[in-house]
Amino acid sequence: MAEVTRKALVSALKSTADLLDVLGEEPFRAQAYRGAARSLEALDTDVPTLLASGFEGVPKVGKGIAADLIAYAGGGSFGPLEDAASQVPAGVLGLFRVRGLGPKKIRSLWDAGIDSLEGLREAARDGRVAALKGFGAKSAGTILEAVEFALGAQDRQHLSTGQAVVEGLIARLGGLDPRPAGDVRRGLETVRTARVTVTGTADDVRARLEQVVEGLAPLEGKPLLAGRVDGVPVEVGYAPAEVRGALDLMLGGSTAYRESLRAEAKAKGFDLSGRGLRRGDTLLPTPTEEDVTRELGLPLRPAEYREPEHDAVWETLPPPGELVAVADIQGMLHTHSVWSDGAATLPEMVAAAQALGHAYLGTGDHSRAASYANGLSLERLRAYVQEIRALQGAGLPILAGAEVDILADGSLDYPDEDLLTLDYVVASVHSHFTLDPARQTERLVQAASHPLVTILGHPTGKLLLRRPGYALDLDAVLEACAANGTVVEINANPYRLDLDWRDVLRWRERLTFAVNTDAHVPGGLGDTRYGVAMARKAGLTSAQVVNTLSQAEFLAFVAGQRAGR
DNA sequence: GCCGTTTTCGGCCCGACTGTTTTCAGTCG
Repeated sequence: MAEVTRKALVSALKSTADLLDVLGEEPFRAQAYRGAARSLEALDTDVPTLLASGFEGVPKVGKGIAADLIAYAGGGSFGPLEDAASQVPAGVLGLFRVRGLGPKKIRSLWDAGIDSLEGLREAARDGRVAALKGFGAKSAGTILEAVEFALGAQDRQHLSTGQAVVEGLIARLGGLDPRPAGDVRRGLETVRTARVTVTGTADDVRARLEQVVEGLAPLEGKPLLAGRVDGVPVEVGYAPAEVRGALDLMLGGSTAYRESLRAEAKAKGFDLSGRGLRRGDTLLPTPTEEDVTRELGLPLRPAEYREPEHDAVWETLPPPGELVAVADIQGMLHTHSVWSDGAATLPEMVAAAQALGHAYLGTGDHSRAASYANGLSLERLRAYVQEIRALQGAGLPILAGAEVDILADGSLDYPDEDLLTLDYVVASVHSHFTLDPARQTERLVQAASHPLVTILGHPTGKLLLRRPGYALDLDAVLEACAANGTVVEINANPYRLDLDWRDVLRWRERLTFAVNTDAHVPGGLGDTRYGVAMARKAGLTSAQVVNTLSQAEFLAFVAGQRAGR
């Protein structure tokens, strides 16, 4: 909002690095900005504290970058970015969102006059890309696919971004009973517009938000004010208390759900809109959503269940009060520490987990094949387990797990005798994303069927708004999990949220799940909420989520799982 | 631009894969 976010700082640094890379004259300076961005991203300190300390002690942020960041946070622009951007057409930066394109390729495209996503799509279609030096028919094809993906993603945000904007608005709408609406309220994994509803008038909203929402203006014919915060579209709906229910309902569903409700209302002789529920000229009092559906003679669908995928099943799913909640989560079973690519020590991660109310912390540092992530050699694995045993001896609630790479042939990155020194094993794919689908499926089926694999980590490898998952027969993999009692991860990192809740919904009766944050910093443990939101959309109760068990119960679960194989 | 130091300048992560090459450049995790 008014204060600059850490995300904005990181994004300015990254964009600077990208542009300097495209310009190609100062590769190490580009690397310096990228390093500063990563360092800032991995940090847990809040922005005001960082600014107050002048970024003292932040790795890779030296005097120069610190001074530029402070000027930026003070309301100015980020100097280095402005300089670089003045030398490059505005659309070129967007090309970095295309998978498979790096600075050199982007430079070639720019030199050929291709300087926007739309322009690249056209050039990939009409053969101009394939004809460029260094490109060919095959790369033109993959570029076209990746460009379509990037264009589809460009007007959506991660749930975490939408949530932050909504919370910022709510903090400023005090006295108007503000509530989350839209995609954020329903916990959709990506968000188009950050929506909030209030009890009040347009003037009430304007008075509170004029300073923080860019271009705040009424939306034609609707009880809404719209604008942007940090580039994210926002809408604030307002209504008098008597019709707040209709407003909440209209702003709280997917488009399809809203339209189906309006159609059903119309068929019964009502007119339903964000301005209220009418029968003829009479406005019916509907302070709550329940009041609206009661008048219409319809059941009220919980917000979690308002997507088209729920249409056929929602009435068979548990009511919201019975769904798994953040408070039910007892421990994470996939976290990272300084032993691999995490930022905090094991005791620091345990302390952070306890501060969040978790009963224990399950570790999950990378295995040796993940060399880019400082994965543990066999020797370091032994030292790692030794430290965890020592911490347990000192009374810390910690479990020894590892995130073990699934190699190209489906085998695991450690021999069985080493896996047996751990309390549990998370198996994940971090390489060979482009095997043909049959081999990829076989690879994951084999890993999911391994007698020592407890949990299959981020099963599809997708990154929301960045890349689709690897091509495979997901149902065959989940079938193998079901057959072997292998737990399936719902990765709670807001950039992943993998397994997709739609697949969890389809498989909810046959599988056990783990909501894991995959946290690389203490603050990452807070992502639990996003994973829980996905589990709730899939209708899961705590009985279906293995990390609602206590530490002892979970160990017993692992023993039972292994005995049953 | 940052860092570390044989203190004021030289080096900056790397192995594997892919597509376009014909021996390698570019990208990714």
